[in-house]
Amino acid sequence: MGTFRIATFNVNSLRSRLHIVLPWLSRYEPHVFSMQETKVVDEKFPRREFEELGYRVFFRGVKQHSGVAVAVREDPREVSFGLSDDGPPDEERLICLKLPAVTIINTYIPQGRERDDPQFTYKLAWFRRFRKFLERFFTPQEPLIWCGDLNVAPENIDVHDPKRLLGHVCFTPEVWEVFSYVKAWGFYDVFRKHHPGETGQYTFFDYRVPKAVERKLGWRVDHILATEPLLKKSLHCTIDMGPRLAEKPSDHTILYADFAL
DNA sequence: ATGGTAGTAAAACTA
Repeated sequence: MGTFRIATFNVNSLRSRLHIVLPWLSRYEPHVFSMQETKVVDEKFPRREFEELGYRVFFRGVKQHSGVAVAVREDPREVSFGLSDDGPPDEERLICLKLPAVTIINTYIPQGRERDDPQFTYKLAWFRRFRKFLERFFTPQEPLIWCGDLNVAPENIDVHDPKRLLGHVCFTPEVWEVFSYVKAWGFYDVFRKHHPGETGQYTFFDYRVPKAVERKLGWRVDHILATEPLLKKSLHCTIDMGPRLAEKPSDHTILYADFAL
């Protein structure tokens, strides 16, 4: 099918970010566009705007927070939401699209608040539940992409100040451990394949930090991971800073990758 | 050591 482009973007309210999302789709023409923190209930989702650009769009949202969506240029064979186990379904945190050539899993992983907060325990459990989800429904030999805001910066080079940030809920050994446990099922970091050891590459810059972008005070917490058969076919993986520098920016950037499929 | 900003939505809560 040629080049297959997939992008992921934590929009921090989709309706407030359409001025970034829609022109980006027109310019970059990704096959798949994954969104997190849409912050919109399904009845108010801006479906028409995506359809006018030639995308079908699938989404699940709740009031105020979270919410995931995927826009795609072809009809999926199947769409599902949530972790499908005995725990809270969290349909507004996981959307899975089976396309003819590849399956896309887009997640907004719980942030965790503080390490002594029950939400942090929930976050760690979420990763373990996600590995069970993988074991139950997929194999590492099939073409699978896991992308989204994973709320983990995996290595020292993925944050601007590893000493000071050590112990943050997105940068602490307990989270590295469960993230490694999920990756060990069969996922590889597509960005790191193309940028080994490269520093200063971030996808998130906190609004609350003054001049965070120009001072390079970022985190790499948004990811595109792929199973081995797809990793081999990846052509590049790139962070587009545009969305973080735009008028009314999101606090996240857009991460995108191309695959030769 | 705290607070800084932005979003939703109408006072806090989330990140």
